[in-house]
Amino acid sequence: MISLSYTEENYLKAIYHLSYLGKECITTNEIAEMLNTKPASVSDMLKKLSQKEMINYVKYYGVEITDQGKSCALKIVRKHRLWEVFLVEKLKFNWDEVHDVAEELEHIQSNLLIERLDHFLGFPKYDPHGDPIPGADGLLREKPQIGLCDLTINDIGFLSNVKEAGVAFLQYCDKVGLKIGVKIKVIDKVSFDNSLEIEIDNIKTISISKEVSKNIFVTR
Amino acid sequence: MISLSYTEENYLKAIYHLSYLGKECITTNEIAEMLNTKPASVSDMLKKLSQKEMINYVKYYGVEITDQGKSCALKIVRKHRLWEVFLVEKLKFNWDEVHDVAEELEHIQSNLLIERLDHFLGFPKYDPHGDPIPGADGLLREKPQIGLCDLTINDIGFLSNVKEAGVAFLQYCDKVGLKIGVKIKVIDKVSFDNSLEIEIDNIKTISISKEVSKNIFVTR
DNA sequence: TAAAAAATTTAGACAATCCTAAAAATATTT
DNA sequence: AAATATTTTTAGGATTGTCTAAATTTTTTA
Ligand SMILES: [Mn+2]
Ligand SMILES: [Mn+2]
Ligand SMILES: [Mn+2]
Ligand SMILES: [Mn+2]
Repeated sequence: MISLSYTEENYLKAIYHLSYLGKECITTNEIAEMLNTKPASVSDMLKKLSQKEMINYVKYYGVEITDQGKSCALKIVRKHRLWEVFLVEKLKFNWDEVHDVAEELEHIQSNLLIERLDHFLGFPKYDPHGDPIPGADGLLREKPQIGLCDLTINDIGFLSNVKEAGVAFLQYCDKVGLKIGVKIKVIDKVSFDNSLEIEIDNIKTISISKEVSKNIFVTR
Repeated sequence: MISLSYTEENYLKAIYHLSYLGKECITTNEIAEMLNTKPASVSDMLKKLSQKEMINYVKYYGVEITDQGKSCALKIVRKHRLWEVFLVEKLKFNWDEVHDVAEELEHIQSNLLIERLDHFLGFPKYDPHGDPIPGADGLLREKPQIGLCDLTINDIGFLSNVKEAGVAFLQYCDKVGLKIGVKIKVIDKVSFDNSLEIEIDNIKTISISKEVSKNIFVTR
């Protein structure tokens, strides 16, 4: 088993997440931006991850994650999301408070720990933001979902996932009542700015911007 | 608040533990041995910890922990021991499996995390090895206890603390029935090798070496 | 108390990770 | 297609923490 340093794990996870949406090729600048670091540092790291066969790296062109790399990244994502569940379910953290702590906890090295944690939490399938938790087998099972911004008038869905982990966004969601599981009905769509008028749980109607709606996913 | 790196925290904690038994002055070699590193590396680190006023360091003489250093060390010890309780109580780790994982978990930076964990665990006072957990106020409350090796024939005590965290020792204790809380009666003391014959929970009688008895403490 | 031994520090290197500035390659304009 | 802009890499240096080997200081021994 090839071992990765704390920093290598963070880079690999970033590359995995950038790869996730089916992009064939990830660029140096994208990685630098995601990790708040400089492109020069990224170039250094890409050589190392390439040598460890976590990525295929072609100078000046870009980066592609390997199967081995994806498998390592998924283990880290598994740990991250299980810890997030722990923090919310057991320690009563709010969903906007968990990300930074999980960013550290995901690097703790112990298979026993993570499997016992999984058991203790009752083998959860999704994290507090609705993201799927990779299994111990290394597989990610996604549920079919659709962007709130892609619904049309009178469509109904149940909030299943938020795609933005920022504190500001999550606190905004809390404030207006957008939580995992709520029922959302599209009342109106303003073509001028693509904002939506939505009804939440048959109770209240609010207006949300396209910025917001494109980060929210629902199941139908 | 002065911040310490992961490595600085480990050094400071080692110095704290070496200081604990009232030693006025800790030596470079002792620290190196405890941390499995070389004296030269220790000398380097002592300069840094001294500059951060965690220790008083006199070249060629030795090291003394400052009040500030002790306070920082106690915060790390608090985290270490709370995580050990979590691993044993919630994740069903055996007491010989927790140390290395807690050694990593103790460095996670989040006050909210550790205070919520404390609450979640029901504000435990002792870790799985019977060591006292420093309070959020930074104070360590010890209970009076006595070394099993200092009991005399017919004395009775309740096992309250094991002073050795090694896997081999803890598994040995498990095997012979030495657990926190058991009642121990000294049946005989062999003056030749200072081994003890003890009765556990009025049920079984075993013989233990001085090596073992000096690592076991009881309350009377 | 002088020599030998042990403990400790310093000197010099190395690995990991980061940075800035300069160079090189690629992409976009005109 | 040449000039310009952007992206990416390399060069060189800083920081943290490690090590070995050599120098220095302290302690022990004879
Ligand atoms: Mn991380
Ligand atoms: Mn999440
Ligand atoms: Mn540690
Ligand atoms: Mn312990």
